[in-house]
Amino acid sequence: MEAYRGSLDAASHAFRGRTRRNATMFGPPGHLYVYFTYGMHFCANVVCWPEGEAGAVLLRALAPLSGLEEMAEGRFGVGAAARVPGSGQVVLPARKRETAPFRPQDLCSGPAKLCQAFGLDRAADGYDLISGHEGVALLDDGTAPPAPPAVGARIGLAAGCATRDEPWRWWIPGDLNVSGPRTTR
DNA sequence: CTTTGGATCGTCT
DNA sequence: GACGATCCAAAGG
Repeated sequence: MEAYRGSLDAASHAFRGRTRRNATMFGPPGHLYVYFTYGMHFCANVVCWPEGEAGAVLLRALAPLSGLEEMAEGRFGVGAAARVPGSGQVVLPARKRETAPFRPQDLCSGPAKLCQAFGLDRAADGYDLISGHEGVALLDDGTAPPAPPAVGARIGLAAGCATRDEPWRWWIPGDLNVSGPRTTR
């Protein structure tokens, strides 16, 4: 995950103030900020700072624990669930990545991948993750956080971005689902 | 293994 | 009108 620090952070969508796109980030914490990028991808954040301050955390990766068949469908299309081990007949797909062996770490190992796996798009922008009323909730399953977590610079920021090298990215050391470099550098 | 380019369009300048 | 909090596959070494 990566922290984006609103008006204090040149890399944040909220750096230059409120717009139609980033409005959710200026709202109350505990909501989902989903944005569209590169003409084809969605990425999801959890709003963290108080209303009006636009701090959020980008979800760069997740560990798929259940619902792997549904995630495979979201990622690779109808029929892909058959590739999940234990689900039955293997289909013969057109795309190369569908001919490769199924790997759970291909489902959520990236900010746009996890949105695809979870079916999150612009309709999910603003979801209340605390109430879960829209069908997506943020819960504590009791798993302890890594001690210590790995820390490093964020991914994909433009050269010349003032906050480019700030160590605001955290991940679980050694986890196969982590997207981007898995070593601190 | 690393590098490169294409896809594709909403958003903000 | 330029570019992006990306992903994938093909080409190159």
